[in-house]
Amino acid sequence: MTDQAAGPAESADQLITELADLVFATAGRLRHGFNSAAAELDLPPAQALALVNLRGSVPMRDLADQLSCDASNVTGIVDGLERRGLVTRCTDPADRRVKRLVLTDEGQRRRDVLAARSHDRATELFDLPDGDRQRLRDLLATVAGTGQRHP
Amino acid sequence: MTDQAAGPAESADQLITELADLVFATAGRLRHGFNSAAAELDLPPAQALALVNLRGSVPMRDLADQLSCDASNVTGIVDGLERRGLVTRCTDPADRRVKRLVLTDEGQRRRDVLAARSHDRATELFDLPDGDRQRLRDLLATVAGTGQRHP
DNA sequence: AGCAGATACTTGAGGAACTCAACCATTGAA
DNA sequence: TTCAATGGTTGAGTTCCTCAAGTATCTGCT
Repeated sequence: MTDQAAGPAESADQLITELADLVFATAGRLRHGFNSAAAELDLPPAQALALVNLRGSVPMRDLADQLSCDASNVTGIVDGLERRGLVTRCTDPADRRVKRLVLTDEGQRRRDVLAARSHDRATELFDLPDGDRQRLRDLLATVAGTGQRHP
Repeated sequence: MTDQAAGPAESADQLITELADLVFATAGRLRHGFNSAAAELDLPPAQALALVNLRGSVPMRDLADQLSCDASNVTGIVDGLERRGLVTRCTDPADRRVKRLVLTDEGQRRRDVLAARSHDRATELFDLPDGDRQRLRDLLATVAGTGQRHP
């Protein structure tokens, strides 16, 4: 047998590294799926990621927070999206400092396709019995600190 | 329908997106831990990642495979590690095309510290009862395709 | 009112990481 | 020997990102 498969005789340390590796591997697959879906739509990864985070009208600052990156970075990414005609900047009349991002029709369409395709790939990936999926969700939720299961 | 918080009445589709988000969030935390551990050792993320993948003497090609990236990319990363005196290139006498990467003493030391610190942060993150940790491992293992659990 | 300080965004410089195409050296086999 | 395949490097080019500085606008305080 391969020495990492089914042995209950593993240290807690080893279990931790295994967990970390698995999370990275899973995230890697997910990202790969997302990126190739993005590539099919001729979108660089970061622009695609920004696109799926847009709904309604979003101030650039908020987008920067969601992507947890510098504001000036968002400027560049949005420049790209605007160049492609997927989004427009509208200055908020209530506070003329902020620019609200609004999807164009094409942007809307592209976002939906992107979301659908990457969702499909994710569905393939999480091919588990339904109970296991919820179980996995619950475990990850506590790890991610996004809140307990039973409120 | 904009609401997505805590209802147990969620569609399978929603469960999938939730899973994807959670995996990304968890991986993000892990990476953040790793990156800041790397920064403390004055290492850029990619170089740090390469470093922890080195043990004994590894051909550059193998490293490229482990990192699943282009060979020329590895050249640049190893250039950085060599500049810092953490690794040396040795031409393999058996096949003079291949260069084997060998850690220097300092490289060894730095790698161990890095591994230890990022492991610590991972341990903090995966703060679960022991049974849950194994359960999580098993679920992720099937998802990551690293082998079925019940043969 | 008016000024000080915060906030939203942009610009520019700079760097890290990555890919691709072209290239050299070496190997292994027809 | 000759030729295709392999390991590695180089150089061009892109994307993504950060930091420092600058502009415009808003808010709080006096």
